[in-house]
Amino acid sequence: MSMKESLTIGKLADASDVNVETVRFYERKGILKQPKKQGAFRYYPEEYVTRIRFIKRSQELGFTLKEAKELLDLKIKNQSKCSDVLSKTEEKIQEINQKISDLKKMKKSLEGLANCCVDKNQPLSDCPILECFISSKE
Amino acid sequence: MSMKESLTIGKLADASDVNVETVRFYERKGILKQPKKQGAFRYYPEEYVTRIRFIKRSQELGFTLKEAKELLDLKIKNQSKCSDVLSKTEEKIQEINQKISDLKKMKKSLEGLANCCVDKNQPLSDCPILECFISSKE
DNA sequence: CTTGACTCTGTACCATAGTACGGAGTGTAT
DNA sequence: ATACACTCCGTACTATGGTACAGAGTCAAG
Repeated sequence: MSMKESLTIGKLADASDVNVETVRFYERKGILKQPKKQGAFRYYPEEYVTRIRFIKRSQELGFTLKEAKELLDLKIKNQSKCSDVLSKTEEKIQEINQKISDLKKMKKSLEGLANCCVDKNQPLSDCPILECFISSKE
Repeated sequence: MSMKESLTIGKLADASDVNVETVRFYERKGILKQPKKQGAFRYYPEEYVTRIRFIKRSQELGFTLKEAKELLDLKIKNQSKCSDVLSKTEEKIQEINQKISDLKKMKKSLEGLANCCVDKNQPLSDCPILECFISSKE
């Protein structure tokens, strides 16, 4: 069978840089929906590679699997009403803004720390990394 | 005893918005160092509140506990040689830059999605959230 | 038409990051 | 000086996000 654009689970896993078991795990958890089977095996459209990479990177950015799924669903459930999607989208944008803002604060602190180091073997007691989230509580 | 600036574990946990058990867990794992005990109880300087909040927020930004500790240590081990700290710091700055960049791509995709929604009940098939990390692989 | 690599389902196991709890000891407010 | 909330330590349990089999079935290349 194997028409072009169709990957077995092993090929998909390789291309997505995850374990085969991870793909099956995501299916069991409903994070990825199981594709139509041709015969006994799963065959995946190429698009699934992008989905899985998206999920992995979302996790690295501090979203849980559940949240990654929500983000994915914003795109995938494209038959759903726009208005249903809109508030979720804007909520996620706010989360992302806060993450970006906090990462920038963290970065600034680290740059301060690095600057302390540029000149001397001086002690670092004045570098304020700990203070970076003090005012970022919502 | 309880001089000002000294918190019991319960007060610390409340102020840091975590569970008492979490504080003890962090100590067992070496994420936080156990403070001097006055008698049988731990007494913490106020500063620990900031530390714990820093750890929690770092996790939400996609760092593991171990990485959060590394970030904390950059500040806390201020008697260590600057040069030891510098390369670690710059490595972390690079990680943060990549996170910020990917979050911005994600945000842009979501904004595209939101814009699709502004006008109509139209289908969302053209919003490119999935594509946002395609070129961000290192 | 067989052989070997791959896939199937199911279950068990793992690491990380906590959370809960029992039973004993401590601190302090009245 | 005693009650009672809080703390101690140790151990066991939980949730999340996977990983690792075992044993059977399947696909397709030669």
